[in-house]
Amino acid sequence: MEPESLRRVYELLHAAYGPQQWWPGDTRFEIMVGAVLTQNTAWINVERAIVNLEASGALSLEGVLALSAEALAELIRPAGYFNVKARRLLNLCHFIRQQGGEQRLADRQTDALRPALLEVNGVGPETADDILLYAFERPVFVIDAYTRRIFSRLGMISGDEPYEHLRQGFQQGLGPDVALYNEYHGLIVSHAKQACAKRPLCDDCCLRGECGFTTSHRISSLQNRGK
DNA sequence: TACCAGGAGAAAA
DNA sequence: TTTTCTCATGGT
Repeated sequence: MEPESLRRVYELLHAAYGPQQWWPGDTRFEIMVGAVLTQNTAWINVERAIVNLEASGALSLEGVLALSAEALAELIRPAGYFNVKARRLLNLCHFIRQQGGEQRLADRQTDALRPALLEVNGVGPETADDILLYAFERPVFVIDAYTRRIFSRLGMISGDEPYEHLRQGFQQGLGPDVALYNEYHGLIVSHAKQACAKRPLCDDCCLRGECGFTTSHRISSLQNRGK
């Protein structure tokens, strides 16, 4: 990944959408919960699930661990895949407790923490990196479906590269910078959603350019908005 | 009614 | 080793 291109795209997105101040989550624990619940799911539905957890007093490590998988599944139902996600969330909470709590995790180096998170059943690369970047403020770039689609349409990647290949590419191109990664990912999500308000990322109109999402057209549009 | 969304893991080929 | 299938609600 060319550092100049990565910076250029960032500057255009930032000019168009402004500062993101992104990840919706008030506590480190809430961010970790959100990272699991948002798997293949729109954030609006994750918020409903988090509201349910909070309303029932379960939005804490011990609160979740006090619930059965069935009870937890019922609370997180709006986020979809609730049976699967209930097990994954419990796995993550058991892991946090086994490791001695959030602070003990925070004390660990990223090189040790990332593989440990990936050992948890239900925590894959994207979920682990969401947690590392947003909950533990580590310089780890998150590669999600939006990132693949936007940068492949920009012609900067093919889109089917392995996760690690892309993560390393972005990180080497941008240099280690937590605030930049945080903001960049937020901008990518904003752009993906706002570029086509009717149906985010729909191939039909986006590929035809009807929503202004396609590459050169979109970039020039961003440039104009940024002026 | 049909389609899709900010993944991950297990099963099948 | 790679590909396919499964999990599920809610909005358009």
